[in-house]
Amino acid sequence: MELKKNYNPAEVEDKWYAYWLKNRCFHSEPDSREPYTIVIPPPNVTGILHMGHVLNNTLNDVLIRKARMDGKNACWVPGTDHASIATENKVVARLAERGIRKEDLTREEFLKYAWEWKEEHGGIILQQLRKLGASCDWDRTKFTMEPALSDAVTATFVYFYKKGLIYHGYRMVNWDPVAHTAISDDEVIHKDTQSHFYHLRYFISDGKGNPTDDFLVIATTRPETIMADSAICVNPADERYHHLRGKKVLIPLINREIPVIEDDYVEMDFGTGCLKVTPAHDAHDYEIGQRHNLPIIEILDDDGRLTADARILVGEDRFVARKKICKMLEESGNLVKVEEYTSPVGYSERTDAVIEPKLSKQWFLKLEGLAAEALDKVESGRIKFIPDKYRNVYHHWMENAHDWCISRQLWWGQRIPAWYLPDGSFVVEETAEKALAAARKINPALTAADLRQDEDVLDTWFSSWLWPISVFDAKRPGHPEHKPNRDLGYYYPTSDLVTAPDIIFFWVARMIMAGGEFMNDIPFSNVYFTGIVRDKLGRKMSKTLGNSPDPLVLIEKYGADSVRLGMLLCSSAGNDILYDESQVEQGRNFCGKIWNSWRLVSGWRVDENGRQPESARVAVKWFDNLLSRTITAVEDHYKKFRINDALMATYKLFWDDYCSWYLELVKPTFGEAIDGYTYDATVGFFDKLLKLIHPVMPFITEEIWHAMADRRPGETIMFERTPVAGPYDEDFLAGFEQARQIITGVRGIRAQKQIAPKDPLKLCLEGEVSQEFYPIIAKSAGISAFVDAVDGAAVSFIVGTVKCSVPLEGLVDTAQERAKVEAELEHQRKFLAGVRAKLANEKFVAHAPEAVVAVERKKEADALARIEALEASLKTL
RNA sequence: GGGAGUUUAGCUCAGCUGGUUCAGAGCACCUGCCUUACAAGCAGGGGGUCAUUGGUUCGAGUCCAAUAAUUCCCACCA
Repeated sequence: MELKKNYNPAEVEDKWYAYWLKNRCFHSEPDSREPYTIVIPPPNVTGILHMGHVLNNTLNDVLIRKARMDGKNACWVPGTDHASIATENKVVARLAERGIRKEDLTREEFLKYAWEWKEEHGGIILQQLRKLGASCDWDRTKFTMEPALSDAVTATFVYFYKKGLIYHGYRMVNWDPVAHTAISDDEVIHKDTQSHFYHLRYFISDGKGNPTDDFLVIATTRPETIMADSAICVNPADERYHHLRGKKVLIPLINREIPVIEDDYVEMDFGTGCLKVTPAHDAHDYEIGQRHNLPIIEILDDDGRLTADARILVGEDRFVARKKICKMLEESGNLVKVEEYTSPVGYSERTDAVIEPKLSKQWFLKLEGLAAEALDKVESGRIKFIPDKYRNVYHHWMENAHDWCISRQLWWGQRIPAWYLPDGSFVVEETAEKALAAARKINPALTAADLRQDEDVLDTWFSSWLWPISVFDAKRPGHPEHKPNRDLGYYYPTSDLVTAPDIIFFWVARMIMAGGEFMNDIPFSNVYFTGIVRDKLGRKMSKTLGNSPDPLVLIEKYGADSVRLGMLLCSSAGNDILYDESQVEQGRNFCGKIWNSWRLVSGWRVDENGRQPESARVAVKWFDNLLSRTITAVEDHYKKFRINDALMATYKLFWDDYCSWYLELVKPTFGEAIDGYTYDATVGFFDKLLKLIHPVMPFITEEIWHAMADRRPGETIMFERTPVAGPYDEDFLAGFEQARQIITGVRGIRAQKQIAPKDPLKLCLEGEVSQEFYPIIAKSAGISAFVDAVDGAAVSFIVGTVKCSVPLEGLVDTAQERAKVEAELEHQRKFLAGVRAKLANEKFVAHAPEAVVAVERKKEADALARIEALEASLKTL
């Protein structure tokens, strides 16, 4: 089939994707083959494709296509994540555009809007993945909030609650007094803010609530919270305050008595060494309060105004109160001094209001046991991290894992399955019916109307951590006694996970925990961490900077194959990727190269009975060997997840070796036909090369593979087998390499217009190149004279068909040659001494693995042989 | 402040147990070519004290220590 002059990816890509879908090429069912499974890191349901997705999904697709061609039953499960915070924010923003406020809606009304939005925009990203060529099994598409998966989440909550691992407790949240909502840590921006450091005098109590003359001084930036103080804390090692042990002090202005306590948290040389403890309004103070059983006194309301519990300045805004209380403290003589002070203060990303730490009731999952087990899975090597350095990060975090706060003050998500009884107690059950039944055991008079379900929803990660299980069998999580269905039994554990390192704790660690708890097995064997995609200047891709290209525009412009190649070219595992459009251009250029090389080969006239030229025979032999060697290397690279090394090896094999050398060597002279044997070999090589390239560039390889021969309907290169490496001859390949250098050398001499007739001969002599390669040197360099034999002082060579002989002298510069040999000899002797020293080391021989010692012995023998040869050649010079 | 990395050619990175894969790759650059597959190409070429300083060793990009620069994670200090 004749190819068009130019490759047009747009025409080809849609055609083949539709073809693959039509023939259900991506679909997988359990069978007798070995499974290779990947679950997609589910993108946000309302997300749109960005460069990070392109990188991640290209890598996933390369792995899955490679596995498919290796004959495995490859299954890539796609899906989306409900992403509660992000999606809810988007829905809220969209409603705001229409003039609707979330506060004015009921939960049901809001969720109706949210689902509408999801139906409209959810799945856009999955459509975009198709453009990229992702070979996902679309029949298996899942959504983390679809009924079955939501039930799994609820069941999991109930399971852990009944196991005693989930508890209801307090936690400091970041309260935004303007937006009237708690916001996540990520939404808090710390800014260095100019403020004051107030030194306040607290008098020691005489024990009856009256001040003595003695006092201590504390330093604070928030004097308006002194009314919420529960204690004064000093470091136990601080001798300055030992005399205050067991004493009480009086809060200025309100004269409430509070104890002096000791805790290591306090740093002696910061401030005065005395810390006022305000458990209700500072996260650290809360922890100290917990340790020392201090009362929690809240004096700020949801607007950030002082409450009646403050006893003074009631109703004042916290910042107004700060100014006023300073004046009052000054008047009462409690204000010692005020210093200028700059400290980081948290601001809300949304409203820019200063964040108020606020206590609120939340649900927690105890991680201690789960984390220890999950840590062991990685430490023991059952799960491998690529690159390995992330094991350290993982280790450090898992050792210090805090309990996981799993409740979120949102509506979009799985609602917490806890029902409160009128008396304030609660029951945890999978459904309202079961909850009522459980509640009636406590109080038989209760009706459904008496129960009130918890308003909060669960953290998105509380559903994501079940993903590798629930996509196959949603009944299993929460019910470890449930017998796995056929899919789960066959596909779990999955093979590899490709994801970004920033969610190693949020997601990767937790999937390992869930896997251990519900499957008693690892969720995947290997985790490949990609880097973060940055722009050319090393900046993170972001919407606000506008430095993130739209992948779809890139695909439109260059084709998906080019975008995929461009992305992979610069991505070694774990390193950040500095994206530049020139890499995609390189991908496009490679497409052009593949295309044109097939145009060349397919255009040849074949003479089945033609005689194969010697140069072609050698070229075929060479490329056959080289192909085997490269396939071996590529397989090794894939095994080690060195995807871009595998890619680069293939890229160079095709461009540098196949196109620039092989095709030039076998190319028939203009107007002549190619012999059948060489032609078949050439097409055979092309076929294998296409299969090697296919996992990276699926579309162009499919197109050309179909152009190469008449294929049966539904046939695809996707299901062809990865070419297998045969044995190869290193010496032969090395010989060819020498010949190649000679040719390059000759070309170099010509390029510099220093045409010296004897140079090629000299190069042949020096390179000790085998006669086998003379034909290719002749073809490539256009030299028709070759060394035939070296005999003492003369060299005989062949020019055309005539043999002649010239004296060696003049061809070789003896003195220079001698110096070279001597230098080499010295190097070899030194090397030999080193190797022998190593071998003489008893410890080395005793402890090193046998293979390593063998390598050293071989080095010794080789060096000896070389020295001998060099000494011999020195004599002849 | 605590922890973990990184530093090799103009750029992005390889370099596995210290030596015979020992200074590499791709891109960029320079020179010459519109040669009948491809100028998105072909042919040739230049370029690095392997961050600095010490140490271990017969031998150090490779191992150790310190310094400097830089990135990420955690905490952000009353």
